[in-house]
Amino acid sequence: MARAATRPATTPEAGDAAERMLQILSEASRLFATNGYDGTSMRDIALACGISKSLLYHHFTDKDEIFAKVTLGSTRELYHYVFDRLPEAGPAERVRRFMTATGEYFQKYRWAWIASTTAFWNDPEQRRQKERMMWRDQYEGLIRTLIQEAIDAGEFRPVDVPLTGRLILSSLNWMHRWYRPEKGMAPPQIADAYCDMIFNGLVAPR
Amino acid sequence: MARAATRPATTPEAGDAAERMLQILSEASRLFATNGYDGTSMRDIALACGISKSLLYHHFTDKDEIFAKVTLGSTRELYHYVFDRLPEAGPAERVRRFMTATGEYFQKYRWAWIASTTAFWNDPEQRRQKERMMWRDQYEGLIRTLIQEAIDAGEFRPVDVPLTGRLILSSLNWMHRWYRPEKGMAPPQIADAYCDMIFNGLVAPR
DNA sequence: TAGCACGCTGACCGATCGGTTAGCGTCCCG
DNA sequence: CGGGACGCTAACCGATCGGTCAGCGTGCTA
Repeated sequence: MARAATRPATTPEAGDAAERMLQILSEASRLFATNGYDGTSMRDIALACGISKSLLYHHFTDKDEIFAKVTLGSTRELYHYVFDRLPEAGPAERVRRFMTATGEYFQKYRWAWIASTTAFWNDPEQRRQKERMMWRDQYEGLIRTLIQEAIDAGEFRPVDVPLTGRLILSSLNWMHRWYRPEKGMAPPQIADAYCDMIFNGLVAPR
Repeated sequence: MARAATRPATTPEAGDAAERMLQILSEASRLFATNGYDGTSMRDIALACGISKSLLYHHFTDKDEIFAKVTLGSTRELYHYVFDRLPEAGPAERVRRFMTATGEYFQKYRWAWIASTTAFWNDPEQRRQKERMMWRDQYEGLIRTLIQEAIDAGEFRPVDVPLTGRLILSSLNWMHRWYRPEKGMAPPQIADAYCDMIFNGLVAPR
């Protein structure tokens, strides 16, 4: 009956409970990213944490809440991570930083990032996903704003803004399907290389 | 006991059985694409086809075989579809056709395409996925070859070939996450617009 | 017309799923 | 030192999963 949310913040054990929740979210995000939502059972999460299945229900109401916490958290934080790092510079340079910062976030919080980007977009339980979609739209709106500003400043050609934003996000969002951390370039460098190609094009100058 | 694979091709009923299999594969690919592998039960597939669950096992050994047939089929056919449509033209023009032809295939066989691209890449049952991965590699090898030829011909700048291939494939592979057939541009036109941006770049000429 | 092949079904199986419940042990505090 | 709060668990629940099996009905064939 005693829910974790009602625990008094003054007790010294509050820190333990908070760490437990972080551990659960960490292991869960890794499992969700590796095996998918349906492919990850509550037993799997409990086993990975070294605790009983019942304890999961003392910290979260159900499986859906764990998943929502993972995906909403990473989506919201991605937006803030990127937004906070945009430099005071020309629009095109800000677009580049948008991409490299996203690569950094991917590098740091890879499992949660994969779990949220592979989450089914037409989820039946959309009420829980609404807030996540809001931050996703914020994130996409940000890159569109940056592109529009680059066009207005004369740094970009007058391209199709939504489609250009999708091209940039596609390159970043698809990365988890082929990127392996043990070899090759690091995600921020990959994002930077993508940026070079998209900015300057493939066609050789005449 | 009588397996579909052993049915004599001479009987008139063979046509019915083959159509049944196609119907099953069609409905299954739609369900897999919509709800994922684990989110689609054999009961769901049977219900969508208007048949009993048992009948599925007369045409396929198990659920995995249905999924393998869907994903392997679409991956193999994507390669051939694109390869067969490459024009006798300059390398850059062939890259463009690679992209638009992929858009055409996506438009035609959307469900099977989504089912196979959202299939988990680190599937535990990799023996079944091996042949699919082979065609996937063929497909990716094809775009790399075209890019390399464009560089050798002086049409492209000396870019990083694998990374350029990944940029192009990312733009196409991510399309199913935001594309809605009832509105906006058609997939081949989207692919063509992507091609323009990637070829010429975003940066305005000085 | 007798028989058989085959498309097809309903009932059933053990396993595993998400989630519940009763209660144990321990540590803090009055 | 007594009591209650809390972290935590084992056992259990109904539902649903993938897969099996015995057998029905029909239509072709000998």
